[in-house]
Parts: sequence; C-alpha cells; structure tokens
Amino acid sequence: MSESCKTYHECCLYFTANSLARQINEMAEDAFKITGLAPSYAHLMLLLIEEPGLSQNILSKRMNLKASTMTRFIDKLMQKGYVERVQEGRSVYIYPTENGKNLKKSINQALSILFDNYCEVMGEEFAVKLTEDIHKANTILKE
Amino acid sequence: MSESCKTYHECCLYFTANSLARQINEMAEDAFKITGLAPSYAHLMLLLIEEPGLSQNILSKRMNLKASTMTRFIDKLMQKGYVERVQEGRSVYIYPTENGKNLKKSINQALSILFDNYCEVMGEEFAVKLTEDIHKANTILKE
DNA sequence: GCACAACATTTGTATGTGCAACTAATATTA
DNA sequence: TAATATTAGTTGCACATACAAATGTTGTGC
Repeated sequence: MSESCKTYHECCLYFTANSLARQINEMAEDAFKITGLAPSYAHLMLLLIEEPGLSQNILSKRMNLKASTMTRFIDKLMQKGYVERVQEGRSVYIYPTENGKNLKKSINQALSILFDNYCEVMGEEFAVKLTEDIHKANTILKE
Repeated sequence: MSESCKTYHECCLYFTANSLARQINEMAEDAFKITGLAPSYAHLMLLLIEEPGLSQNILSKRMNLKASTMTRFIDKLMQKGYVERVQEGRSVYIYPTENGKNLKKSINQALSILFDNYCEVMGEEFAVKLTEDIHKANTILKE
C-alpha cells in the first residue's frame, strides 16, 4: 500500500471507485430526467443509435454488464418502444426504433448538462483528465 | 465536451466511473472471499474497528450510502455477530464485537491481495495515482 | 448424421441500493 | 409549555445487477 495514505478507505481503488460511482450517479439521475430514461438506459440507447444492430452479447461487453442484465435492459426498452429485437440463430440483434432514434437530442443535452454540472464543482481540466484515466483503467482491466 | 473524445462513452464520467466500479467490484468480491464478507461489509467493519461507536448517520455519510442502506448493512452484520447497536436518544451507535474485531487481519489481507491484483494489470504507479485522484473527486463532490 | 461441446440468451432467485412514507426523539418557537 | 419543525432511524417497495441453471442454437469429431 502507498505510504502516503492515511486510511485504507482513501487508498483502496475499490472503496473510492464505488463512492465516486454513487455520487456521480446521483448527478446523472438528475441530469437525465429530461430524457425520461435512467442514465444507464440512455447510455445503451446512445450505443444503439450510433451503431444499430449490435448483439446483446456485444452490448453487455461494451457496458461491462452481464448478459442477463442486458436481457432485462432490452426488455424495458422494448416495452417503451425504443428498440426492437431481431433474432438470427442464437444471437439477438438490437435496433433502435424511430422513437428510439428521436431520443438522441435529449440524451446529448442531458450529457451536456451533466458534464457542466460536474465541471462546475471539479473544474473542467481535472474532470476531463480523471475521465480519461478512468477510461484507460477500464480498457486495461478488460484485458 | 473534450474534443479528443471519440465517443461519449469514453468522455462521460458517469459511464466510465460505473464501468470501473463494476470491474473493480468483481476483483474485490474475489479477493474478499477469505474474509467471508462482501467487500462493502468489510469496508464498514474496517471503519468500525478503526473508530468504534460511530453513528449510523455518520457511517452512511462516510461510505456515501443512504441511511436506509446503512440500516440494512448493520442488520446483516448484527446477525453475523460482528457488531452491536447502542441506542442513545435518536441516534444509534455501532460497536464491533470481539468477533468483529478479529476480522481485521483477514480484511487487511484481502485489501492487500486486491491491491496486488489490480497493480499487476494496471501498474502500481498508475493505480495509486488514479485512486488518489478519485479520492480527490469524491472529496470535492461531497462539498 | 449423431453425440457432444461451445455459445447466446432467458429465467429464477438473491442481494445492494434508493426513495418515500413512517416512527420516535429532540429542538425551536410562539 | 404546547405546537411545530428538524433529525435519526426503520420499513415497504421498486429497480439494478449478478449468479446459476435452463433453453435453444450452432459447430465439431467421430
């Protein structure tokens, strides 16, 4: 462990990463209210709008979620009429509907609001750098 | 948004932070098996061993969890005989039992294993720096 | 071409977590 | 001091998420 750490809570990536996720989730839920979707569903819709026809398998890998969780996410988005499933063999490919595609604008708006909100408290430079580093860590951890 | 970002998924702190939390949780669950506790319970026990007698309110603030979640965590830890509640007025103070205190060694061991594991993939320097930055972000976000 | 392995998805179940409404204790204030 | 507001904790409910087992599909070796 790093000698400069006062407590384990500050120097364990597990503790700090979870804490950050909970705090930023709170901000995100707020910002994404205008889309009518929870932030994680909005994230998924964005992936699908950018690249329609991804399989559930790929989607779960992209979002670091388990396949079973993805099934349930897609169920919800189908209920709302934002996506449709196309089964081919053992894979299921997901396409956004017209209504789904129309979400793009408000999702981007929400992202922008969220970004402004956390930059306001953390400073843009630090926020951008932190996000890049976390992204880098994610990439490494995925092997 | 930062111009250097290829996709929103890489430059939104919400997306990246959640992804990291899920990945590191997976590693942590593994490492903490030797303690017989889920990582978050271990975290809580560590706080209590270091500072016995914290109120549930304080505990939930320290861990960035809601009070209701803390009630349930403490319920579980009581069932296992690791902590006891002492009500005083409207506050409830939590103390580790002897059995609870005895967890300290294996929790520290698990922390050490976890640390080694993520350092092995990410490199120690990067991991320590990242953890510090995330901790800094947490502190700022708590206001 | 059949038996079996590998893979994608689904479903049942369990746990973590939050919100809103509730209870109980304390503080404020008229 | 009675009435009201604030605070700490609990409980009922909802949802996110994982794991394990089940289902259905494709590929492989014989």
